[in-house]
Amino acid sequence: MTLPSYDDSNLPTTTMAEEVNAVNAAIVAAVAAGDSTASFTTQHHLDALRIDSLEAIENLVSASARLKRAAEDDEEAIEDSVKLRKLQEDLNNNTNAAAQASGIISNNSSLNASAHNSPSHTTSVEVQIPTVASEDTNMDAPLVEEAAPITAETTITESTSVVVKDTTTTADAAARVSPAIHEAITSAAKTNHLSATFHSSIMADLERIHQVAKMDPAQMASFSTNPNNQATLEQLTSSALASALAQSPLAVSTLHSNLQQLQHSTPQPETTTATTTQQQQDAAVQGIIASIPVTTAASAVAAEPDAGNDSASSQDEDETLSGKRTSSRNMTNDERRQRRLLRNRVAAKECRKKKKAYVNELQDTCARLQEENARLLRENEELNAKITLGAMRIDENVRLIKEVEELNAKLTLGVMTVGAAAHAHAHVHEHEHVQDPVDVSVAEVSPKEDQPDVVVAVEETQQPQVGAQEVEGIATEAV
DNA sequence: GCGATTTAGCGTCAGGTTTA
DNA sequence: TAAACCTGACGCTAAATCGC
Repeated sequence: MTLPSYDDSNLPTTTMAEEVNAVNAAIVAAVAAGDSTASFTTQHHLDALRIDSLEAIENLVSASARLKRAAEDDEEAIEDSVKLRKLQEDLNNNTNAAAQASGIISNNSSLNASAHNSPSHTTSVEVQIPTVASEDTNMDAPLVEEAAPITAETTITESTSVVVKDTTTTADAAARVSPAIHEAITSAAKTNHLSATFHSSIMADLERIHQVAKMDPAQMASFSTNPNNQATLEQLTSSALASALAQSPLAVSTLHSNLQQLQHSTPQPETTTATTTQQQQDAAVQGIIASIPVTTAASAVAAEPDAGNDSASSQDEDETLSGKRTSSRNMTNDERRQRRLLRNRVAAKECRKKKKAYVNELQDTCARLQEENARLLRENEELNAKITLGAMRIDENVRLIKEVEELNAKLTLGVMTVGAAAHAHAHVHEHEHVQDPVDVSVAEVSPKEDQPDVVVAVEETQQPQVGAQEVEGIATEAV
């Protein structure tokens, strides 16, 4: 049986888009074949989207930066930014589909699929998905490695949407990736129309997860129990999914899977054993806070107001930071003072942060204006040069017109003089009975023949220097 | 290498402004 | 109107830089 397959191990220069398209085509071909088992092996770009290590994060940052540069070069990115934001919101409602599609594309691994025709014009594909069995919280260790395969049911409909049912987790977890979302983001990825705004949100999420990855296991545990941080991870999931979809519609499954593993690798507060784990984590957080100076500890609490909220002291701090005015009525003066100092520390930090951003903005504005000023100065110099050249041409034209008028005046005077001399000469010859009736010199300077030629020559050639010399010579000879 | 200087960040105070 | 907020000013500390 000839199987549709894809293997880019020998194509190091294949781009991500080409790789995605090739894998897409291979999967479609596998589905169309009906009963084939296709092999997909990717070696290059798709793996860059796995967030399972610091290196992978850096790769994703690099890829995102490339998209940012491409977006900055295209004004249409603004429209795509709005569209992608909406799609990002829609993705929040479809993340289960991507989550359950984990492992469809995995680096250095083969994907074996057996497809079957379905009476309802759908094709079911059994997929062996490599997954993560380890609960190790070491962020540097690969998450997808040496894992026991799990079985999932994948249904690919005629509209190319993917429905995945992970039989190892929840049977009702099947969800559908909207074809419109898939198509729109894929289209945006093909044209590299990702805006700087969208890029910024991705970068912010990546920075957060980067910080999480840098934490040690104890801090990681406390971090994951913070509701705010849980929300952060959710936001990361949505935007990172959008980013991944924009770059590689198929690799998003692996990305989301790894992100889930990142969350699941830490104790989950909503499980039955979460109470004990929560207490241990709170103790760890309190230990961390207690190990640092008082002022710094207060600052740390201010930075993460929800950390360690089981203790009474932290409740007070929470109230202190939450702006509850009624809580200060029962306080002593010293407590009020401590509360005020704490709040002022936080306010001062925010103020400095705001001021720094303002200064940076001013610097950017200054640099931009300087550049624009230099450009305008250059443009001004060019325009002044053009104006000067134009003025010079006007002066030259005036001078030429004046010179032509003078020449015409001289010529008129010369013709009149020659005419009078010829008339006198003819009169003398008539009285002295001269044999030759025609004087050659007079005939050569006849005004009927020479005057029009000279004037026309001056006017047509627009060469006043040459014309003036000719006219002056002729006039002199005539005189 | 070492002391002097610069820079960045922080905590605190004070005073004006905003809010409930 | 008290509490909260915002921000300039001051002093302190640690790290970076510079000059010898």
